[in-house]
Amino acid sequence: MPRARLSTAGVVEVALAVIDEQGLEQLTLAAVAAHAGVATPSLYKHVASLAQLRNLVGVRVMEDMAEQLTLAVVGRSGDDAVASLMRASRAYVVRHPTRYAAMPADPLHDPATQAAGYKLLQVFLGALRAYRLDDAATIHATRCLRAITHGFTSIEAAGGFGLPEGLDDTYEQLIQMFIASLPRP
Amino acid sequence: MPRARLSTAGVVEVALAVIDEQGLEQLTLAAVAAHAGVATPSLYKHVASLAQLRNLVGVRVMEDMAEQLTLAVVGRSGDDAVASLMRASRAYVVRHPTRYAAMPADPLHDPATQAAGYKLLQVFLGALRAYRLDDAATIHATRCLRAITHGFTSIEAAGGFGLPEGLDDTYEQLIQMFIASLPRP
DNA sequence: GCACTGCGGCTAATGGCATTAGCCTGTTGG
DNA sequence: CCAACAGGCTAATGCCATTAGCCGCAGTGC
Repeated sequence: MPRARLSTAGVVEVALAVIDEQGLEQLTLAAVAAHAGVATPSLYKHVASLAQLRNLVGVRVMEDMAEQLTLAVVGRSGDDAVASLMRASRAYVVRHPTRYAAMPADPLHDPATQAAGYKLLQVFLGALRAYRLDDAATIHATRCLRAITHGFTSIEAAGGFGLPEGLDDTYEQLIQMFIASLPRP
Repeated sequence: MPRARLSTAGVVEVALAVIDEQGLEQLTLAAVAAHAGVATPSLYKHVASLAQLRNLVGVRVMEDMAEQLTLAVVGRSGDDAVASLMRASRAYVVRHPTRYAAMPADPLHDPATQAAGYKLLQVFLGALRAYRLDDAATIHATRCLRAITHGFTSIEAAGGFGLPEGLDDTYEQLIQMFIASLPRP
């Protein structure tokens, strides 16, 4: 292989650095190129467009998150798994607030992000397995879990809660609220 | 007053039309100007910048939503008020998905959006009044209510739930889940 | 060792958008 | 009637994405 200072994966990596340092709205080909020490048009040798780079970043983040969340639920089941999944989700978002915002809102509707979206979905389904819910109940419970987790973490990451005091308690309350709504496993 | 085809409020109105028709990401001064039948720089006679227009639109939407939600809870209290507020919130987001996305994430941190943010907050606090929670519990409950409502509606508005089937049931489940977590009023 | 090929970088050019500067006109208060 | 100004316009700048086309170097086949 010829000397490649950059690759598609490398560009995505630099994009993540830009997002971490300057926020999602600053994810621009110009910024990525500057960060990589390269001229803007050179990036087109590795990515097709800014839109595609955004997709790649989104996939990368979803895979990252799926991996982290898997670690959090492995070896656990029932209430323990659910609580651990929810705490790990929040921890990820707190650690990488701007990356979380880079995830596509509807990954399942775009072939490019579908696979990563399902990976993430599987983790949620896995955490609920011990409750032995039927198909419909599983769908409802997964949606509730996603809604609660996404709702709290996205507001928190955006600084949408007025004061940061007691946020841990609030989240624990949400966790208990959700667990209480599930049948005993 | 001289003949004003446009005014600040008028520009905001046109901006809402653009958002409704083309989505939030298409809210551009060029698009607003075209929609208003005016040259782009002319808009600067009414708004200071695109950023300010976004703020004004956000305020307008928050006030709109606060009004709608107030109508939904007026004359109700306790579980009835909470359920009605949650249903009305979802109805608003379903009716105006792109407007909802135009709301600032942290209105309380910007003087320009603070007042409207508090208006909205008051509606949520009002719905919880009958439970006579102490200060800390009120904060937790309000946050939970916001998180659940925002989480579900934002995912739904973005098309983030794979299939639309049974979404009503899922949401009713969330409403019951939240109500069950509150003390009997 | 050497010409060949293609990867991966570059510069130049185009077009969209925000923003600023400065001009022009019709309305209006005096 | 006149002066002032609100409110519109054109021209110009600068940033960004994207495209076209050029160029050098690494490794391949000889």
